[in-house]
Amino acid sequence: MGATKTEDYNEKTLRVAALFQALAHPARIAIIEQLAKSDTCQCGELVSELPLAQSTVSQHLKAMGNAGVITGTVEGTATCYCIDRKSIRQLMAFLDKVSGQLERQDQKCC
Amino acid sequence: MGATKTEDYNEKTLRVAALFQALAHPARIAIIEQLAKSDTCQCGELVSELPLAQSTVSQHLKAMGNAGVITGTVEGTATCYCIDRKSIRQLMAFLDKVSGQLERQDQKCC
DNA sequence: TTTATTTATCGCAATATTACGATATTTTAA
DNA sequence: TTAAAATATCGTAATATTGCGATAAATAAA
Repeated sequence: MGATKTEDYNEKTLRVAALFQALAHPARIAIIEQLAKSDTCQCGELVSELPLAQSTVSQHLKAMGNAGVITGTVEGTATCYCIDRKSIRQLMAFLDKVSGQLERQDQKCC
Repeated sequence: MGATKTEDYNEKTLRVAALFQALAHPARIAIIEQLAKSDTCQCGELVSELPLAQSTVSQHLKAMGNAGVITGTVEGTATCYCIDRKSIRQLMAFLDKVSGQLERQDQKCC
């Protein structure tokens, strides 16, 4: 088949999976690192930092925006992108919960 | 083309992306939630919790294992899976770093 | 208004992912 | 040894993702 089954998972699970998916590519990690590093929002500079064509970068940015990982603001002829902090918090909350549960487990195996 | 370019990213970026990719599916999030919730390692129970065929679940587990997100131990005729805590820590470290950098930014936009 | 600059979108090709059923493999139990 | 139970692997089909060049769209500058 090839299409992910989505109808049998709860909202939160789907949301977390979508966030992970939006970051599941080295170019997107590199984009996040750039956006986090620089004090001002990055626009065209992102393209020059990546080994990809402009259209490909634009595509990645769109996917990340759709998932709510970044936000884009048109600034004249440029578009400025920033990280959406809420999405980072949501991912951290998920991992924190998992981590806490793991600490409370008494190691029966592994 | 379709194949991700990997040769132009540094090791850490590739590693983080691979970890995110290993979790970029609702079934895998559900698997992690199960493994975190239960005190003992889960084996066949995982299949019954998911709306997928046994072979499909096995495939997901293999992918997660290859990325180092879980570890599997053969236990007689069953296989027991646990979360690899190191991978969770690595993801948290990445997000923590991003989060810290964001807090230190003076909001020029967004 | 025309031109340059920047980003987005379209169309396409190549590859990867997702999913399933069938079957192989492994270990335990009879 | 044979049968069962549990997982893994294989083969295959459908869909998604990745990437590029070409081109459209939008704004700024001349």
